[in-house]
Amino acid sequence: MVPKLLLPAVAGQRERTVDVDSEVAMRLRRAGQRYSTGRRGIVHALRALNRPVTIAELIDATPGLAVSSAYRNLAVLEVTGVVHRIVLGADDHARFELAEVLTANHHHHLICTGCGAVDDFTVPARLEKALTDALGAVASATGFAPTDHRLDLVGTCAACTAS
Amino acid sequence: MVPKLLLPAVAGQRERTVDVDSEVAMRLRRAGQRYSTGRRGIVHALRALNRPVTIAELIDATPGLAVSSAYRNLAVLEVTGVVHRIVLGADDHARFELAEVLTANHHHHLICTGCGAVDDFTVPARLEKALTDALGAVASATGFAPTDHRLDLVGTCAACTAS
DNA sequence: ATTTATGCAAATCGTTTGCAAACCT
DNA sequence: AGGTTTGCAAACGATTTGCATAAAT
Repeated sequence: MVPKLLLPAVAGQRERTVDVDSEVAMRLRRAGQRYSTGRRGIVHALRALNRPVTIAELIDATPGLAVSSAYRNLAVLEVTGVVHRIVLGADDHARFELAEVLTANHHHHLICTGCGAVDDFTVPARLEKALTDALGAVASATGFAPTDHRLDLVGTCAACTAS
Repeated sequence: MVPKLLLPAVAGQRERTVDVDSEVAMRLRRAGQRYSTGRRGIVHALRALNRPVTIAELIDATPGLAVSSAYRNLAVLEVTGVVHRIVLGADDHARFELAEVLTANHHHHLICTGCGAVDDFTVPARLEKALTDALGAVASATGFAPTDHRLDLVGTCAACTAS
């Protein structure tokens, strides 16, 4: 089997942007939900920001988005598999990004303990596979059924190291 | 520049329980803090529970621990490197456990999306090393200075799979 | 004796919810 | 029309803080 092509986190997303909307629409429709203007705004904002953002960041990157709608819609988008919620860093605050099924971009996170910023990175396919295998072994040994794994790097980003 | 070394994988965990108290006392003293009865209670509870617990769990596992003291002391214990805060799962809620420097036990987490339970596991030393190396490479390429990594498995635990 | 930690109750702040209006199909 | 989504403001809850007392050195 040919390993999925490895792309830098930023580039992996570009070629599918065209059909993201219809993919989202489909997923929502399947769940009896509508792809309303507000939801479209959220999805577009997430795509533009292209990194895990907090709800606060999302709200002021999305003109006219009410707080309650942000929460409600992110919840809907989460259960329909459109966005992915990640909870990172000591600064707590959940962050959201488009789900990997939409970006075709399996990645991990760099978490800066200095400023709380979160960025994406990828690891070599070989290691990714070794990880998956090892985790599968752990899982089957314990009766745990994995749906996903998370690999994050915690430390200080270049900017915070400088200061 | 060579990236800072990450923690090596270590298997044994039980042998250091005896001097945990003095180790904690030392770390607190170094920070100008006291190892009070309340803090001792928290550390002992964490050691007894031996898994990442929420503040609520900790409070009712520790008789006479006031809510505010729990928060304040966990904050102190966190910055002094005695406990480690982890934020996992969609159920949010931070969890705390004794820091790895005290348990000599580098491990990862199994997170059940069904019941929110969190458990520990370890991966083979070889994989742990491969991970560390790969992450070091990623880090030095981006100017990120890693202090730690996190590898978690997300899925459904045996109990939740059954139901 | 002086400094630090504790408990309680009040204040905070992110998140959730009730409800009426706007929206979509 | 019939059901869904939205915005506002009120409600909620976990976390934090002020302050007077208790404990530690």
